[in-house]
Amino acid sequence: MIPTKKHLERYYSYLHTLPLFSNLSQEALQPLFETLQVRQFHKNEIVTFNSKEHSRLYINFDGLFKLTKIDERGDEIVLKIVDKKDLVSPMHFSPHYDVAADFVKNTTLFYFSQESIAKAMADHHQFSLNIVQYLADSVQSLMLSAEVLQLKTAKEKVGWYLVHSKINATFELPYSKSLTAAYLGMQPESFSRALSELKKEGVFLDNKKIKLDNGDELCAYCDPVTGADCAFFKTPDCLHS
Amino acid sequence: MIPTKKHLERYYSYLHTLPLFSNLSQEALQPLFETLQVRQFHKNEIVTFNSKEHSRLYINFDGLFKLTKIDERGDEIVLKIVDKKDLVSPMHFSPHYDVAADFVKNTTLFYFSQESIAKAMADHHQFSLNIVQYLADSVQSLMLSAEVLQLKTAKEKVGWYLVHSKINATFELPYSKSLTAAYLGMQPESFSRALSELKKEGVFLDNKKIKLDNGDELCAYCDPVTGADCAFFKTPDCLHS
DNA sequence: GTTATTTCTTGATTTAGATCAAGGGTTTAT
DNA sequence: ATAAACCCTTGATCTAAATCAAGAAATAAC
Repeated sequence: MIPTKKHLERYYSYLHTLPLFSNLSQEALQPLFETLQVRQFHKNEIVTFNSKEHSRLYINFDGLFKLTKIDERGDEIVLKIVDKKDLVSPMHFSPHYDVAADFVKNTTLFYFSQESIAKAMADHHQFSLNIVQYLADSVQSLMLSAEVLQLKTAKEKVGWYLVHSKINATFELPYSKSLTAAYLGMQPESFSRALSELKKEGVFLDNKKIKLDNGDELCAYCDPVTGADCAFFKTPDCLHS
Repeated sequence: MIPTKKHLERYYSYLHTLPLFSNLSQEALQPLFETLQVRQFHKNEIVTFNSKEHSRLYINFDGLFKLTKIDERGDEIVLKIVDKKDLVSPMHFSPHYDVAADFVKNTTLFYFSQESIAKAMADHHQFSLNIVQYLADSVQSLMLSAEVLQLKTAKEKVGWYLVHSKINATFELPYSKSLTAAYLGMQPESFSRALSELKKEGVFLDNKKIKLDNGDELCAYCDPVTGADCAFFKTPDCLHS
């Protein structure tokens, strides 16, 4: 799909707000932006991302999908939930690795070819640094997930996810319960039971809005990285201290 | 510890063999190498790697350790087993994230400060590319681990690990059974039971050496990335095809 | 506004792997 | 050579979460 000139203006200013392009001037980015491509995907569509056919860097402009792996039995793990402004870079996968992109909503992705990205990295050291930062964040987020998935009980996983969304966003569970459950490596039934356990502790969902009786009920489920963005962090009220 | 001149020569040629420094000339690397620092760690020592005090890039010159996270209950996950030539880069961690380095053997680590690395990246685009490659490999390896840990049964995990070491190395289980079990997120007892299941399928360990009755018994446990390095891959003998 | 479809909850049952416990091997230390 | 420490195995039991099953609630479709 070739975007119209009018759209392009809007797209460019949108791209400028992303961390991937931070500390780079409009002029520096122009040559890269001119290679921007756009593609739409439908809800429920499943696309295999591999480095052969998808040697690109994708940016989720609008919509929602999950990166998953499915085994022979049909069991699925959700590696990442890709929301607006999030990136996926199959160009960084090795030739034999692939993941499935499973579209939860109708989605519009921007993408740049590997060559465009490589050129921008060569031309602008800051862009290389931004790519490094993006990959480093991915590493850390995967390590945190591994920790949460392997060490925590069902209730702790849900509690953790709620602080996560409470702090990073707007006191709202951003996705459906079953998608969240899948991301946490558990069945929807277990998620539901964990929520009713948490209700006893004063935490409950009022139509996706997270409500707390007291205010600090979720602190016990927090992690230091998430907590660092929290107003309570390192005060006497915070259980981390 | 300040290395002697004689040692340095040996260290430099060792470093040159690492993928991190590939496609870079001796001269290009010299300024970076001159900032090399060396530190020894003892077996059973545990060090917290965080970006505050360890804003460095470590290279395992000799020895063995594991990167772990431990929770309040004392349960541990092994994020990575760091063998000779492997890298760890706490410099890429965010300020509130940390992992424990748990030394399995006496270990000698090389390291470069974040500033040295940053300077080398700025001076040599190829080095930035190598850093990107290292981080991309880390991402992929974490995604593969997530898949193995979440989707596979105990027997499948052990089978997978054996193909992994069979192909990448020398038909030998590289680490102790309990370390391997921990890496696979299971108890030593479960590892032991899984091995005896595999023995029924013609796979067994003869003092760490992997022995196969037929030769293809482990193919069922392989993954495409590992399989890509295998002689059977994509031949009629390979179950992936 | 009613029906249809999907999502969520609650209960009963099953199960894979953890835990507990004890004995056997193997390596390291003295 | 003997002891000590550690690692591994095997068996018995337990448990958290999965699975199975069936309504209830919420969303979407007509």
